[in-house]
Parts: sequence; structure tokens; C-alpha cells
Amino acid sequence: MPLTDAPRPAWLRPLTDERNEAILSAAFDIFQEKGLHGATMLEIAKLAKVSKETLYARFDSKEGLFYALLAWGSERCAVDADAVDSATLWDPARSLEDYGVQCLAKMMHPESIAVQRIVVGEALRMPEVARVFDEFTCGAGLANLDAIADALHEAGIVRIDDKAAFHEAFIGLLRGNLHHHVTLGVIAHPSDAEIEAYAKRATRWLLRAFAP
Amino acid sequence: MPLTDAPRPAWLRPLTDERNEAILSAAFDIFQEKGLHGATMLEIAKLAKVSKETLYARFDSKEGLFYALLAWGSERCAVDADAVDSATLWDPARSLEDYGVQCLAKMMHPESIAVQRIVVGEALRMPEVARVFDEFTCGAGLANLDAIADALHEAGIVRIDDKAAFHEAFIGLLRGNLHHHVTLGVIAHPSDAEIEAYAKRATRWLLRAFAP
DNA sequence: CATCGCCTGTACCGAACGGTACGGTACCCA
DNA sequence: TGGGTACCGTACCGTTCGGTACAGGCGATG
Repeated sequence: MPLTDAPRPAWLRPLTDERNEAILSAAFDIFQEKGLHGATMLEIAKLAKVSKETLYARFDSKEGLFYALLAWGSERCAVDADAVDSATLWDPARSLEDYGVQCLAKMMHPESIAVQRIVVGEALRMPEVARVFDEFTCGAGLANLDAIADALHEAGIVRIDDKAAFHEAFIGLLRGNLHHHVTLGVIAHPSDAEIEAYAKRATRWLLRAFAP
Repeated sequence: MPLTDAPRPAWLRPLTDERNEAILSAAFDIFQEKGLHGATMLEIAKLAKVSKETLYARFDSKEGLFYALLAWGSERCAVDADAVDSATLWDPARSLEDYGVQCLAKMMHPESIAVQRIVVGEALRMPEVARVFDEFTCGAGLANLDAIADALHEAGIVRIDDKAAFHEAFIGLLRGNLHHHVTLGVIAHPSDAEIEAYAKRATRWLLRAFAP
């Protein structure tokens, strides 16, 4: 009686949503490659090793699957809400640097880039999806940055009159033109080391721009 | 014998590419609204007040029309190559500010945003289109910025060791999060005054970040 | 008037695809 | 043993759409 899960027949459906995960993952690949209208329910089913009817049993329509996929994908683009350890706030400049690297790495992750391409492409047709994506990606980390900004201000490293402005500059410098270029596919995905260097440089600029 | 062009019958086809312009403009509206696969050749023809066969007489296929449209649209997103009057370089900080406002206004123009949404959405499927778009939007203004950067450096206002880095910071600060949010459709298009204020603030930050 | 070029509207073809139906199968639970 | 459930594979339906064919209409030229 094998407890391994590798060769067990497909009929032993776990009903745990491991099946859904396979479908969403397949849908992600296909939708990413072909777009909403270009993708076919049949090929998604095949890639997920699932029959077409199973698709329709779990998702009410193609559009429904698309929505579910984007919610699922947006969640994976989010920065951890507690990304910045409050214990390290004694060195806020360092915290900012760490957080910047973390944010940029998340934004530049191939999966995030792919999700963003889809979301932007359909932003006009399905604005709710865009809002969900934005909340996961921008809204999540905001509390972190606020804490860091406060610590920086109190330490006298920077002078922040308008926290929203600081946030804008942070995001802008972090993305620079790199993020845009990768999203367009004009340049290849940078390495982790490159991302780290890029983010650190951005935070240095940020501190100088807001120096008291 | 009317020389006005308003009510003359459609059969007086000018053969000047005013007809093509109408088709491209209609295609732009439809593709923007429905995407590549969602759009229909018939509705494009109808909006352009042209028969479907005329479409195929001038563009070899739907995809061909799409490519032509994006080249046409990308061109309209470009900043003027001679946007910065070299006569005003005696005040490089002012030139930078002006140029920043001009760039941001162009980037934030509804048409540019629409083109970008389309291009990003199809970036994976048609990388050449993305490259063309990038060259028109980023490549065009680069010479301008270089001249300004030199003038700023020589005036001792900033210290620029790496001109590419300066360019990155410029673009990043200019876009901030605003451009991203508008592209996503999460916030409405800002007014000209807002854009101007935003760009000016960005250039102030830039100068401080690169102060000697 | 005749011919040519460019257009129009309609009708049509073939293919693809979303979605459904159905018969069959392997598992679970009683 | 028998029903219920979730799945499979295939076949099918209706529609839509890219692209083409056809039968004209109109202006320009001569």
C-alpha cells in the first residue's frame, strides 16, 4: 500500500485543493503565453492533466477561471506584511535598504512580471482585477515603509514632511527604468545580485533626496 | 464646387492616406477596448466607415493591422527629440524641470497610457513591438537628458559619475507610483497642473540625490 | 461611351472554440 | 452489494470570426 503520491491514479482525487492548484498553475502558464482570448480551455485542461469538464465543475466559466487565477496570482506578488523586523529598526537606514531589496526582488520576480503583464493588458476590461492586484502589491508593504520612515525621521537621517511623497519616491527610485524594461521584455531578468545592487543604490539616492 | 471636405461623398477617396489614418484611428479605439483577440475586423471597419474588404486591401491581415497600429501609436508617444532648447541650457536646473514636465506629460497622456497597456499586454507574444515602443518612448529623449546632465554637472549643481544611473533615477522619480497607478486604471488621469507639480517635485528630489 | 480603379454590401466558407451531454469507470461509504 | 461522487474521453451544438468571392456603384480619364 503505497503512501507515496507519485504514481497513484488520478481517480484518487484528494478533494484537497491540490487539484485546483494544478488547474490554476496550468491556467497561469497558458494565459500568460496566449492571453485571455488566445488561451483555450482544452489546452489548460490538458496541461493540468484534467478533463475539460472538471474545469467547468470547479470554475463556472473561462472568465471565472481567469478571475480566480488573477486573484491567486496577485496574492503571490505581495510582499510579506511583516517583512521588516521591528527589532532591526534601531538601524533604520539598514532596514530601508533591506526592505528595498526585498520589495524589488518581489517586483522583479518572473512570476510577478508575468502577472503584471496580464493585469495591465486587461486593466481596462476588468478594473476590479487591477485594483486587487494593486492592493496586494502596493498596499501590503505600506505599513512596513511607514514604520521605517518614522524611524528614519526620528533618527534625524531624513526629514519627511509628507509620508506619501516619501513613498512615491521610494517606489519610483526602486523601479527606475529597470522594472519597466523587464515588463516590456526589452531586457532579460536581472540576477539576484544585480537586483540587490540596484535596490541599494536606489535607497542611497532616496536618503540623499530626503536628507534634512 | 465645394472645396470643403466635410460633406463630400466617400467615393471621392483621396488616396492620400487620410483613409489609412481613419482605419488606424478606429483600430486604435477598438483594439484598446477589446484587445487583440477580442476585437473584430468588422467593427473596426464599421467604426472607420469603411468596408471590410478595404481593410484587407490595405492591411494584409488582422495581425498586420495590429502591428501597423502599434508602430503608429508608439510614434505618437515619443517625446520631441529637440524638446530642450539648447539656448536655455544656461539655466540647466530650469531645463531639467521643463524637460521633466514635458516627459511626464507625454508619458501620462491618455493615448500613451492606452498604447502602453496594449504593448505590455502583448509584450510576450510580440517582442519586436515592445522594442519599437521602447525606442520611441525612452530612446528618443535620451540625447536631451544627456545634454542637460552635462550642463548640470559643469555648473556644479550635481555630480554625475554615471550618466546611465542619472537617467534611471530621473525616469524612476518622474514616474513614481503615479504612472503605474494610472496604467493600472486604479486612479484617474491627473490634470496638467498635477502633472506639472509632480514632475517638478521629482526633479527637485533628483537634484538633491545627485548633489555634490 | 467605354474602361479602369477603388470602393461597397452581402453572402459565404471553414475552422476554432465555449460550453454541454453522455456513457463509462474507479473510488468511498454504508 | 449498491448507491453516490468525482472524474474521464469523446462527441456534439451553436456561434463567432478571419478571410474570400461576387456583383455591383461611382469617379476619373480619354
